[in-house]
Amino acid sequence: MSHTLGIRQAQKQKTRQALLDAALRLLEEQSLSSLGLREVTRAVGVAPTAFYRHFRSTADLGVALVEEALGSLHPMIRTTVSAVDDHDERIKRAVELIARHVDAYPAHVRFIARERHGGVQPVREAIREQLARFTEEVRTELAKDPESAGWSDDDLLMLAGLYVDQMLSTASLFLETLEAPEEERRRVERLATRQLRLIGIGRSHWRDGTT
Amino acid sequence: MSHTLGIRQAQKQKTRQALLDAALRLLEEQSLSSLGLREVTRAVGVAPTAFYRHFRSTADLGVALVEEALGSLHPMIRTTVSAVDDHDERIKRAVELIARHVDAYPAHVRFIARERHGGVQPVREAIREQLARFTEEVRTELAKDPESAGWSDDDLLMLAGLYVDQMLSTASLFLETLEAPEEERRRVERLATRQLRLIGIGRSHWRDGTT
DNA sequence: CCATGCAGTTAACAACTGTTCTCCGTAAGG
DNA sequence: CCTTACGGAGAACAGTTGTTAACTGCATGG
Repeated sequence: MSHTLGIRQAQKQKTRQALLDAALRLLEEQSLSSLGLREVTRAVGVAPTAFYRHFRSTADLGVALVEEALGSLHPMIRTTVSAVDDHDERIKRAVELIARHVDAYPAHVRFIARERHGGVQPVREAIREQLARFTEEVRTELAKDPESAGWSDDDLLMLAGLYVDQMLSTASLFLETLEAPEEERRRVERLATRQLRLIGIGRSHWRDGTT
Repeated sequence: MSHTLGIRQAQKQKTRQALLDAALRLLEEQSLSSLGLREVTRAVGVAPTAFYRHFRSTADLGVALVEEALGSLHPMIRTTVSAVDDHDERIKRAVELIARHVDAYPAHVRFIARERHGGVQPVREAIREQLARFTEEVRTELAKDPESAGWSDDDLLMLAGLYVDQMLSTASLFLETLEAPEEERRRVERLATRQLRLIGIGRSHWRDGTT
């Protein structure tokens, strides 16, 4: 349907992306609520007023960044949580996947971790929404597992929330090891693996007390 | 040893505390990295230059706020994690304790959640340090429990980290229910309780596979 | 009682911010 | 081909920021 999209709109999206990229880089050392619009345009090499052609405010830009950081991540979740059925293998792959994602998009991960509880309400909301989607998707995937027999929807959501929180916590830890020795990374990898394993054990004995 | 501390230093600590209080209030709607020194002094009703008599910068003030928010919390941790030996009772008390703390000091909790991954490095460091202390204290307390027989120090630290993360996550959820209907608070209470219970179950079966 | 030290004030600085209005060049669409 | 629409530039605005300097009043310690 979309035919090559004229040179006009192409250039527009190009500068829009440049603004997003520059903002993301600047946000590695500050929070969104202190990011100035002039600061961003200066980094791109464009007039301050050009900013308004793309975003109403820096908060608006932040919401767009949330979409960029988390929007394309949903397919990966599904395939990972329900990959193989050997427990330890699944955990190992999940941890490796997180590690690789942090390696590939450190600025995005940092942005999400920072602004999840940050000072800009619309951005917090956008992140909360995306994470709620993740949690819902994880629950759906967990429900398919035969191990979830006898689980209430509520309990599955509880477990899914635990997994999503753990995912974020692990990503944040990997972020701190980016400029640290390889040994530190290994340590975090082992820590995250064992925490996931413990949660998995709790999961498999959850219904033990019930008839 | 400290004899009533002269009227001079008393007044100084009074304005210092006023600066901290004003900053904490302003930080409910923004991040530390966007908090201006003039903004704080204006809120207190004092000249901008007076700020320098107490803090070198707003980052410095932030570190002081971390101390205020977390410094006095350590004794509470110890007594809670090792209170009664009925599992469900212990969990119930822990969740209630968190809820009450969020009720009593919402701004402090918000500040910690926000700046833990925030844009000001010295503050992140200070929070990380305090949380590491918490984790260490929880581990020490867990080690006393007979249920920890056969656990390595490393595994105990892993479990303690899980508990501390869960504590923060729960506090953050309670924060969002502050202006929400009572029903929401109940929901979070139940969620946190079941998540802690699942972790507890995982804990009690952790050593099952080992000889 | 008097000299010192220090919390807080006042004034001024250059630099920066978000936003508005006016303008320009040019791709797009008839 | 010619008009329109639009991405971007430029200049100017009032207001804000952090930081410096020189000051004032008063509690403090000898």
